[in-house]
Amino acid sequence: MRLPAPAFRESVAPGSMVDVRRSNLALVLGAIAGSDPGLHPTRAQVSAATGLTKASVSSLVLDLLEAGLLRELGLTARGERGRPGVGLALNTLRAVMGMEINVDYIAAGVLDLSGTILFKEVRECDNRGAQPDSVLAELALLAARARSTVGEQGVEVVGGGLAVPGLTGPGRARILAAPNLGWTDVDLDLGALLPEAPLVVSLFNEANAAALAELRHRPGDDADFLFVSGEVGVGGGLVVGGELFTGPAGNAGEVGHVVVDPGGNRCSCGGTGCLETVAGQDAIFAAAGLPPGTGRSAAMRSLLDALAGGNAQARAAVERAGTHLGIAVASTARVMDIGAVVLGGHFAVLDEWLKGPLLAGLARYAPGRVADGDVTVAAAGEWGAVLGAAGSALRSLVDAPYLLQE
Amino acid sequence: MRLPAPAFRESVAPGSMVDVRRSNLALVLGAIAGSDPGLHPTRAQVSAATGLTKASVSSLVLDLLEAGLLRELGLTARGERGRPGVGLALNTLRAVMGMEINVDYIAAGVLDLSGTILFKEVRECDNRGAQPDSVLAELALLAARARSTVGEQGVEVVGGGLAVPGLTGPGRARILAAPNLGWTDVDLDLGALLPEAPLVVSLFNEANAAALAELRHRPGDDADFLFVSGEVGVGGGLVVGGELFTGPAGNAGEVGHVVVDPGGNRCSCGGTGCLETVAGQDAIFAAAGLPPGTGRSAAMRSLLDALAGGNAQARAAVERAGTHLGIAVASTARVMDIGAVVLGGHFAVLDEWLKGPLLAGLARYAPGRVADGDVTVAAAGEWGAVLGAAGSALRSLVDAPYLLQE
DNA sequence: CCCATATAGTTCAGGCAATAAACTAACTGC
DNA sequence: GCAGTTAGTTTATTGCCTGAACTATATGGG
Repeated sequence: MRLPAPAFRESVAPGSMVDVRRSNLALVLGAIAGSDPGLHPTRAQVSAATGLTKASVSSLVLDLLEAGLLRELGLTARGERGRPGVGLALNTLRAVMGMEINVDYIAAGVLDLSGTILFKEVRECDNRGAQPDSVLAELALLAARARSTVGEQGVEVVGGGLAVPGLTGPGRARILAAPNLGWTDVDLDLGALLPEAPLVVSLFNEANAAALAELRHRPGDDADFLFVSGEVGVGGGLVVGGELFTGPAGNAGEVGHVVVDPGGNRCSCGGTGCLETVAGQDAIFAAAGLPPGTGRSAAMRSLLDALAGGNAQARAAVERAGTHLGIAVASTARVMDIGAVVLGGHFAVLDEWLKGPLLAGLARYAPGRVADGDVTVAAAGEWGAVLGAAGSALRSLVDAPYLLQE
Repeated sequence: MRLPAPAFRESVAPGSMVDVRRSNLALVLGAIAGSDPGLHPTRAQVSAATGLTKASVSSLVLDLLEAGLLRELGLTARGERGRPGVGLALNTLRAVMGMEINVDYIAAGVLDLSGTILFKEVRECDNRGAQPDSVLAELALLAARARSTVGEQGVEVVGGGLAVPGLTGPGRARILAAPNLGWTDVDLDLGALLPEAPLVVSLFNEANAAALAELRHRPGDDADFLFVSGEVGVGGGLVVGGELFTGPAGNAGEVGHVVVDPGGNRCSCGGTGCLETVAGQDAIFAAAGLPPGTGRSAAMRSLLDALAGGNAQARAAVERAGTHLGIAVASTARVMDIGAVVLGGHFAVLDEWLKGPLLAGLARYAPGRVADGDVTVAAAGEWGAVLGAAGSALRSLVDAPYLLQE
């Protein structure tokens, strides 16, 4: 059984026994959440996995059952010697919602506490330059529909997360800048998305959320990787020790603005020669001699067709993007001491043509640091941001189950 | 009174009341360590600052006194109404030692728990290609001398840290690679440096240690900055939220190997166009048309003379280094979301000529991110690594005072 | 000089959380 | 049906923090 995330919370406040209780509630819940799917651990197994005594586990499990976070299954291990234990599982009648606002769509998805997807819906719409309030209202409608749909099966949504393509913070309810939406300094009323949900809705950068989704698909606890997502811009998310690294103000991971070509073009961020100016969607299309697409799937298809058809200009454009991606990853890998890369967005779609140049770039600029097998394609696909935002709410809940007590 | 660093330790082990005790011991000790120098807080003030009751503080302080971490001063606040309190201070008869092995010297320094420097000594010697064991033995002699010197005043050294110019880990007692020493995969017997000291000696990268020293000189608790140190190579240390960011394997912050010139020269690390190939000492001297120095002070003086004398080639070399340093810092700032830079090593010495090009580079490659006033020169100077290594031991002690109990 | 007032620090009963050990519960296998 | 085995609960104990009462030590006014 996998041991769960760190238990004791950092604090400058005096510690007392309620902290011990909270820490151990998280420890128990984490042990159950992290057990292999399908294997529903018993109190005795949780006791062995966590090091807590059976008595303590019993008491903690009781609290978690009362909080509605766990449920008891039937007796397990029939056929073995001795009294069979009672299997414990996360309560699948509790759920979290992931939401996303992007350039040309809004989306919502509901995951139950075990991580099963209960609901998924996208609404295509053009949000470029749209009023934040109206987009948020639209999303609230979508969220309400999602909630009532799962509600019919008795599932309660207790919290969620929202992913947006831009810089967030401070205070986790504000978009500082979302250039592709044309939004600047927008305060969001996140509470309106899930009215009366017991937990707050938190805000994420889209690439950070997608990185979190990737984290759930990784084996092991101490994942370390750089997630790089190719979109109109180039986003990134850093996962260090199984945690999203957000930096002091919450906007770490902006790999798209690592300088890869000091003598290069001006970037939308005001800088020069950023990765985005070479490997962003518009840059690749321009270099490939293709018109920039409005709906991203259609445009991407034309690029893929060109590549498959042996179009030299298209191949050169992607190769150039790959090499420069290699430079950015090499620099980031050295600064962050990270040795694995996950490709998302169009980088995932272009994997076949991109990976060679990327590995060549890595070999040239940071030899011996990122092995071939350490460059992988995002598992979560297009739903990464939604699933990551939801998954993050899931994880906060597992790490702080006391929030749902009483 | 400043509140101290986070108290509750992260843990995957069951929490119990001893964790509460340890956390609160650290809270109390941290409050006293973090109080303004000269102001020795009383139990009542500690109680107010931490939120612990007077009863708890009394009990915790008693433990800390018995562990030899605190001492009581005379009565304070005479002249005020009411019973005067007893001032508490860190026990200045306990101390930690910072040590450094570098290319052309070894050094040791002793700090008492209040941070006062009690002893400082450098021994010049050429460690290039020397046997690690013999260098360590030499350092152990220096450490022993330091210990007996402060010992004569009744000061006991309880722990320490060692800084080395190379990559460390895993396990914090191993040098993976120290190119300028010619060392690879060296296991260090750190215990031999401070025999019978109750706390272990920890190992740091030199630039990381210097970054920690810088942290002590910063006002406020939540410092975030990138420390960049120019030596033969270019080292770096990342401080995020008042903590050294070490990355998954302990070697984050290697700003020297950020790619700043994709078409540039081969680096000693095997990469291409790393910052080090432009802004390392050898690179600057070569570009300036000066012979690479053996003793660094002498060589640096000739460069400074050339700069002051208006030598155009020397100025161009430093300007080039500054601009490219700007590129590396711009990339790092975006990835790590950091907005302040501290210059150390020869970057500090060359500040006058370097800062202009550096700021210009930052303005070009990451506009609006690092303000002019956010680029500062290291306060700790040449002793940064030693002071940082010692300071880190100090901090571990304040964060985990229970280690010295019994 | 004495006493009111104010603040510092200690003592003590109470509550809570984890532990260990004893106990009850439920199943297998002979 | 009973021994053996494992699951989970009950109970006594320990340790730590809290709040309130208490002691200690100062100032200052009459």
